[in-house]
Amino acid sequence: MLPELHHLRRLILLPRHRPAAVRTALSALVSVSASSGLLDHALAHFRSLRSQFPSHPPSARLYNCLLKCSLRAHRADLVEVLYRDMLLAGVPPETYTFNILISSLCDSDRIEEARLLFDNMPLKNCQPDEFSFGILICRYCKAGLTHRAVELLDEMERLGRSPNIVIYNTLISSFCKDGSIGEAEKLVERMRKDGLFPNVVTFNSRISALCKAGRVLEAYQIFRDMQEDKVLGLPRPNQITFNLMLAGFCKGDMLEEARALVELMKVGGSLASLQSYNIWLSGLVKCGRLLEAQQLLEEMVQQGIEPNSYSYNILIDGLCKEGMIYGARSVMSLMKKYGTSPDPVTYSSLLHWYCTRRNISGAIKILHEMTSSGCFPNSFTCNILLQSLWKEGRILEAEKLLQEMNKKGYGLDIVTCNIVINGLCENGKLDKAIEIVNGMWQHGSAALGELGNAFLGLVDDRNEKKKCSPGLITYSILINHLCKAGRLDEARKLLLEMMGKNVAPDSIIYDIFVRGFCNQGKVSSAFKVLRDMEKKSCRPSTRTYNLLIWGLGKKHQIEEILDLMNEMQQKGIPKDVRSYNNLIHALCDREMVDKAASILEEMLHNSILPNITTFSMLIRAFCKISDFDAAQAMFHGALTACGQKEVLYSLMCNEYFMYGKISEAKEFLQIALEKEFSLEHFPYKNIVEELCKEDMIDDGHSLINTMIAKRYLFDPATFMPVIDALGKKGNKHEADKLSEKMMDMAAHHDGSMVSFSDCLHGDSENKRKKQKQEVSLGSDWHNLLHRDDGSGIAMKLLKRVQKGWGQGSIPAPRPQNFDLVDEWEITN
DNA sequence: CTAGGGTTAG
Repeated sequence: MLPELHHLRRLILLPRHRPAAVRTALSALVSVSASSGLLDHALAHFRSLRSQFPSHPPSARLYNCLLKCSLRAHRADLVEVLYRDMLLAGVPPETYTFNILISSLCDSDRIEEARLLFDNMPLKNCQPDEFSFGILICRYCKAGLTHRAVELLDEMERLGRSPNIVIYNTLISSFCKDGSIGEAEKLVERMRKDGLFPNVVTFNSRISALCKAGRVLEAYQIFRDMQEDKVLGLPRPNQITFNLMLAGFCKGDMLEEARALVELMKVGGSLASLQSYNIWLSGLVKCGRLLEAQQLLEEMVQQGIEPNSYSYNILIDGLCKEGMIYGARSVMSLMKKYGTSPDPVTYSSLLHWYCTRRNISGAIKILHEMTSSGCFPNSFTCNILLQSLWKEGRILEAEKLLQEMNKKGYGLDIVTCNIVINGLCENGKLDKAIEIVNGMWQHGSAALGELGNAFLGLVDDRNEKKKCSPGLITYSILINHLCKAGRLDEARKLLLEMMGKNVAPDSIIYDIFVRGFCNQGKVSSAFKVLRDMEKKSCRPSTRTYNLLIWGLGKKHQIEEILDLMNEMQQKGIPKDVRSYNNLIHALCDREMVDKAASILEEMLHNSILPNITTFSMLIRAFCKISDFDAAQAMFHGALTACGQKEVLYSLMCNEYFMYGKISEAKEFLQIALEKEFSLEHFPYKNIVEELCKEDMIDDGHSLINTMIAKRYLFDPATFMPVIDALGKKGNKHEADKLSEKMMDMAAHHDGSMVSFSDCLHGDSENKRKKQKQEVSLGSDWHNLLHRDDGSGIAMKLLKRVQKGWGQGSIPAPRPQNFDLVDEWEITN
């Protein structure tokens, strides 16, 4: 009934009541409303109080209550007004009052003013207390000014005041958060000397830091020690400890450990909070268990734990990332049905799906949907759009969006800067990008103003926190593009520069150099980078080694590749499908096809499933040496392992066509037509032409008829050889009929290879298909599950198929470019 | 009454 309470004011103010009673009643209304967060009501009552009883100042307690409420509502303006009123009314502020003021100033990024206030607190009634110190130390930490927080701690000790455990924990967790585990440990020592014992919060900070650094097993060790309470009297793990450990296992892809922990939590009754469920939900999603995640969501509802927007968003984002937009949509409907409104996170996830697919109209639709449901783009949303616009080369619109973001006061943070810098690099403005990054050290995001927009007004030196400085990703972008442009010396200079600025390189940045050197054929330099990584204790990854294998392959150094792969084995660096693909590529390049095929066996032995690239290379290699039986066997193996993929059929079709095997090529084309694949990558035109040349006009003719019957829209030139041949044979009637169809086709043909039905039937057929998918989440999820189930079976079948491969090879060169190197997009 | 540890999107 609280919101209704304010109607009482009129009754209270009736003249027949005693003034003292009215004052008491009004004060009560103010305090009740304020502590319930009803700021507007509280203020209205407060105004009545002040105007009715101007000579009776309210208590400091009442002011405090209002101040706290204003602070909660992030109304720094009100905080200031109320404080002035307090002074005006002659009410002396208390320490608590100052503490609220300090918090409020920090909230509006006025940390220096907060410090000033702290330093000038009247020593009489309100000396700074442990909260004053604690609040300021906390805010310094949050602003990234840890050194100033520590200075304040030192000052406390100088003043002979002993810091409490919360203050120590604040600092310890802050050090843990930026990875300074050593500093954190020093503080634990210091707090022990002060007679304070680390409590569960201290331990949680440590576990959190270890998990974040990928040292999950060490974290688990501590967790286990905490569970055995007899030992050193360590604090017992609480719900947060369990959550941290669970998140750690999930982050480290230790799904089974996570699952065991969840069971433990269930038994012990710790799997009770929404947050715990959300962590487990995101863990399942991260490990690709989307079906299980869906089941968990249902379980939550059954257990009476209402999923919140986090829960739904975790699932929706996961589905989008897996490409399952219909599944995501369906969860969004579920979300609405259960009374949770989609928020900017929900829409941003969907938007991202459309943007990565370069589906601009879809993206715009989402934006409309978003705004019409009262949700507005935030800086995440804008960054997604910004990146998309740069990718599309719509630079002017990107700049406009940037201006708009600036106007709306969205923080142009380091992510925004990185998007713009990457955009510039990809649009041939590498030097401009370098210039901007240099400027960023001075002006932060305002350096983007050098794009031509007047952003220099953004310079704000008061906030050390807000100034965004170039980081690891920023340098990775520049170095990557410098290497791609062959400017390795400059790249190396930038590496030194970043290390000088205390930005530590990671293995990805070293990989960029490895790739750069390999690209230039300087494999020995690339190896120097590898050894340098080892020296700098920056563990080379599978990717690093894959790049080196690729580099060696380019130089036909097969022996060296084999040595390197042995080294991987010894150093415990797992080989993946790309490692083997690079080796197979090198072998095929050296015309060692049988050896290449035998690598397949080794892969299977090591439980590494070959992918389409693996099979494609081998198929091409076998075709090249005219071992078409082996190529066929490979093809069937590929279908088993990878599924009925269009690329596999088009590859066979193209290969057979290239080697003059027209009727085989035709058969593959026919299968493609039956399966209603896109014909985009099939040489259908050449096949028809060739069939006519070889006096198989009927075959060509029937192919065309099938294509028409299946409502394909294809290159009208395909008709010509058939029409010509029919004409020559005197079949004028058929020739005319085809000419007519050709004209019809030409009228619709725009160079793209879409199915005819898409055009003629206004998408209705497609829509029906899509709706079918949309009805059940099931179909998408089923596919995903099927993929998991499928791989094992595929492996077994493959093992059967592979027998009989690899015999006989005739050397032949193989000029083909495959995408053998890992993608080089710099992403987080 | 006010400061510390855990979940979602770029």
